Amino acid sequence: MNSKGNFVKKLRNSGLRPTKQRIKICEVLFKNEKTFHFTINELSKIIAEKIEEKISLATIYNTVHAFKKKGYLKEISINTDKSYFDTNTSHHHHFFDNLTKELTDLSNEDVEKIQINKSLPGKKISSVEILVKVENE
Amino acid sequence: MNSKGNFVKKLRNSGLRPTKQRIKICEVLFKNEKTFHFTINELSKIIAEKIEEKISLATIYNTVHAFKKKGYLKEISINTDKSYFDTNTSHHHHFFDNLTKELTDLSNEDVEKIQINKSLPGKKISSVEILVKVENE
DNA sequence: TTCTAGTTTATAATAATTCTAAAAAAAGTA
DNA sequence: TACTTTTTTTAGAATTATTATAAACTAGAA
Repeated sequence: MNSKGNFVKKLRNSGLRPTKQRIKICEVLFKNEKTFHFTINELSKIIAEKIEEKISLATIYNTVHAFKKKGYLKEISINTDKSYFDTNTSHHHHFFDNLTKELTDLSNEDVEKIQINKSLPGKKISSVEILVKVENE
Repeated sequence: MNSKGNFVKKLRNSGLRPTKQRIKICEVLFKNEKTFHFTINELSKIIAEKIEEKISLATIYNTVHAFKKKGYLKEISINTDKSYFDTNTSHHHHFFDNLTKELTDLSNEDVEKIQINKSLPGKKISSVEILVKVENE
């Protein structure tokens, strides 16, 4: 279980000043061990509900991007209308239900090794990401 | 080689009135057999250059979305900042170079069969899309 | 030719995100 | 502690991409 003190350390270690706002956002994002997906809009609603003092939208944007840069969050592009962030930063894949817009993790272990028989001249692969679109049976 | 007449037929067959604007956009998108990727912004620039009479931006949006709905175009979500469309509507995958923002097709045949050992209750897979991110060697 | 539904257009509206500049807070220093 | 510097936060403005609106136009049918 992550506590305030650990977040302060985490922030300081990555060169981010542990401000009140950043610590609060850490608590919302990283307190429970379960990872989850969110949009900026959803996050700002959660923060508005959970926290006594409001955090400005600009700060939420700044912080999410700072956390992404530091590798504490991953951005996922599923469809154009919504941009999701993921607190699970390990390499993994996703299921996406276009109807419900629901996003579910698909762990690396649940996918057989992917063999790609083509390469681009002068380029090497940095990651292989799978998006499995699902619909109702 | 696709000609104007074919586009008129194509449009009519799918219940879209073959208007001057739609035919012009067809010509830009489907005239040459090579498929390609574009953003709305790029498309509107191409149209502005190639065509004597201007087509309003709203019409370009409408038309691209109509074509997508009819299956003549596919939308690809690679990253948040740009939304790409693809004139290659067959099932295939992509390479993406985050540095140059270059998008390259990866055909289905160049990927070994993907085995996913997890399923979501009540859902079935409708598609499996791979995004291979590349960087300079 | 006339009529009608579908389409295009300019413009306004909306939404998401970034920018800006001033105020506030954190860290460093004496 | 008090002072200084640097970073961060903030509200609101600016920007950008996209969608909505309503009037003018057009393709196709009668």
